[in-house]
This record gives sequence, C-alpha cells and structure tokens, in this order.
Amino acid sequence: MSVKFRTIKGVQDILPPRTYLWQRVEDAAKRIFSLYGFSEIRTPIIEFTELFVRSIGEDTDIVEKEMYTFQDRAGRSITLRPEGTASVVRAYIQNNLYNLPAPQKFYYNGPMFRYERPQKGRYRQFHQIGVEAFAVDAPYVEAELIEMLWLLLEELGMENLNTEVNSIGCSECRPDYKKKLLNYLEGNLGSLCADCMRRYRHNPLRVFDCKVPSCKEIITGAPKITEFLCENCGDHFKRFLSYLKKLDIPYSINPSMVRGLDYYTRTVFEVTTTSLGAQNAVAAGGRYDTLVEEFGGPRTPAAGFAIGMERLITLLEEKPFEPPRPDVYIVSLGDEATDVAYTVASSLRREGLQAELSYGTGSLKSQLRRADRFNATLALIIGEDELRRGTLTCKRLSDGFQVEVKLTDLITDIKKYLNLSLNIEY
RNA sequence: GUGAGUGUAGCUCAAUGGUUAGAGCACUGGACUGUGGCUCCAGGGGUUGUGGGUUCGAGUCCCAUCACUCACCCCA
Repeated sequence: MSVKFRTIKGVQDILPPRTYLWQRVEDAAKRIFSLYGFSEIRTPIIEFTELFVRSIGEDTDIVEKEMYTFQDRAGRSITLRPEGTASVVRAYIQNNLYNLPAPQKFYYNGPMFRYERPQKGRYRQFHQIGVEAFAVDAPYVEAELIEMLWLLLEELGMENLNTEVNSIGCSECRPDYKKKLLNYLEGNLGSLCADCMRRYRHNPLRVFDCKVPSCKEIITGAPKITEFLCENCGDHFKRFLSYLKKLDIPYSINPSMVRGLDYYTRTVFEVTTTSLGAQNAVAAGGRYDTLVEEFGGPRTPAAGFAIGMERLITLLEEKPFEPPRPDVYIVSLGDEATDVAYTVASSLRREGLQAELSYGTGSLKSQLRRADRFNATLALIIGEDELRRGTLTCKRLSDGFQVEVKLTDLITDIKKYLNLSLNIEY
C-alpha cells in the first residue's frame, strides 16, 4: 500500500488509546483550575504577527526563526501562535476584561506552532494548557499558581518532578545586574566558547546554561541575580518563597534559570523531570507585570504558566494505562438474533452501559474471541435457543461464569453481574 | 540552522552482493458443528521510504532526496 499523503514534519496524529490520556489530563486540569476560580478562554490560533513580536521579544529565537508567518490575501502579516500568553493579554485588553472584579483568572488549552527541528518532547505543532491571572501584585499569586500546578500533577500520578524558581528582577534592577554580569564576562571573554560569545552579546543571562566545562567554571564565579535584586524585588521573592514553604511545596532556587520570553519580570519557575531527555521542562511560567500596559491596557500585574501537553503525556505513558472497555459485547447468531442484539444494545446504552456488538459476523467462537479482545466484562449471547425462550446467555469473561437471563429482566440482571464482576476483581 | 543514527509486512525485527525477501506479535479462519483466554495448524498481507548509479546480479555497495529518531541551538 503506497501512502499518498503524510503529516507535515514535526506534527502528528493523536490516536486512541492515547487520546484517553489527553482527555484525562484535560478533564483534571479543567476541574482543578475551576477550584481556583479560573475560567476557560478561547482565543484565535492566528493573530497579527506584530502581537508576538512585541510580546515575546524581537531578539528571541522564537520570533527570529521559529514562527509560522504568512501574508493573508490582503497582504497583512499573520502568524500561527507560538505561545498562549500574548493572545490572552490581547483579548484581556480588547474586551475590557479588567472591568471584571479582580483578580481575573483564565485558562486555555490548544495547539501552538513553532518551526523547529523536532526531537523528543519538541514538535512543530504542540499543545499547551496554560493559565493567566491578572491584577494581583502580591507574590501569593505565583505561589498559588505553583500549588495549583502541583495539585494537578499530583492528581495525575506524576512523580520525580522538581520545581525550580528564580527571580529575574524588574526594569529597575535587571539592567544594573546585566551590566555587572557583562563586566564580569568581559574579563573572561577569551575563555568563553563560541556559543557563549554570541550569548554575551545577545542574551548574557543564557551563559548560565552553557554545558562547556570551561564556561561552567567561569560561571560559578559570576554574580548571581538574586544577590542584586532591588529592595522591592528582593522582598517580593522572599515572600514568594515563604508562601511556597507554607504551602509545603518542594522547590529549589536556580539562580541561573532565565526564561526565553522577554515579558517576564520578577518570579519565574519551571517544573522539570529527568525522564524526558534534553527537553526537560514539563511546565513553566512566571510573572509579567508590564505586558498589559505595554499593549495599551491599564497598568496590570499578571502571572501565568503553561504545561507542555506532549511532554506530560510522554511521562504518563511510562505507566501502564487501561483504556475504557465495553461493559458488554453482544454475540448473535443468525439474522433474527442480530436484530434482537441490536435493540438490546440500544436499551443498554440508554442505561449508560457501554455496549459493543458483533453484528452477527463470524462464528460463535470468533465472536467470543472478539469479545475477549475488546476486553469486555460480559459477553451476551443470542442464538436460536435464546431467541425461542426470550432469553440471553450472559457470560462473565473474567471467570467463565454463565447464566441465562430473561430479556424482560435484562437491565437489572446485567447491572447485577457487572457489579459482581467488579467485586471479584477487588 | 548544525551534527549523528535509522528506514524491510499493521507492530518489533531477521536475511555473506546470489533461488520465489523471512520470523514473532497482531488480524482472519480451522483443530473444537453453540462457547473466549492456553496450545497447534493454515491463510491474507511487501514496488525492501523514493529516485538515480555501480554490478552478470542490489534489501545489502555508492550518490541524492524524503521521512523518522536523538543531540546541539532553543524551548512547553
């Protein structure tokens, strides 16, 4: 068979049973975010290119080389969103959502697009579940966000995760620190690797991430941003950490963590794992106190985070997972019996039971084999004998127990045997 | 954008340059006429990613291309 069409590089079909994992994550997120007062917001997948350039930052890799940008028929520059925050902030201002009682809290879920070379945990179309909280200045918000994130990850049974936190200061203290760092690096320019030379000019904070041993050595002596925060930022960070402690959330301070987007201020955080290879961030976020105002809205502090769905799903797939299975599989022999099977399936489904049927194709043996393959709890058999007696043979597949039940008592009997089989499993 | 590795049945993989490209799993059927899982047997399923080249002969060697994987860069 020759396949005529394939997916584009770096995008993928998400198929069952994997989709059940996606649903599990989405359902849990929806439920937990609601507990914290977050409402769903849905924004378009395409926006004017300028929105992302202005929010993410002109000098970032995302804007420089990773955006899916095209001209529409009227010649406007349009971009497939590479992340979620910019659109939410745009919607917040455009729809005057700041007039709602503060704080305003939103969550979103959907595909993002970045033109990158794919690898483990990194795709050109990927999905994020994210949240944004507006109009609260207090560091309690960041702590609460992380608490909510942890609750979700815990509920999903995630283990071996680390939360790393840092403060990258504000427009007041960060430039001062940057100068100090540049001064320090300047004295070691000769020993830096080629990448770090570029970082030195481009994004000096990134030198902290370098894996080259000689660079690492230089970095250990470099000034740390947490030591140069202004009074307000330092105080904010301290309070943030104390809230985390109060909420009993394990964390470690990573003074070298910087985020890739320009809009972050003060608190930044990442939840990482060791089992994802190089792409180890499962979720990440931070505070962005100036973005709303920069976009023409009122002065509004804000904070948020986003979860990388594919990465989370990859972690969940390390554990055994059982997709939903039919309560009953209906086996029928002959056209007349299959007619009955069809109406039986219908009435069972109306009772909220998952019923699968064979439509009478194949021998009894092969139909039962299929019932087994479907992992059904019960097999219901309708043949000539049952047809004549107005009954069904009900067979419990876990232990082979079998009983004939009257069609008129079907619903109550089936429910009984479904419960019974559950009891046996426990 | 850079580097490395891999492309053979639906899946996981065999096949010294030499007959008609095989096996396990999965699927379908049978052994067992109305009873699943275990076992055994049989069957269907392939343009060996694609296009060139070398050769008497290419799944195998060479080149190109595409895809996938991993890493760098960067990020969720």
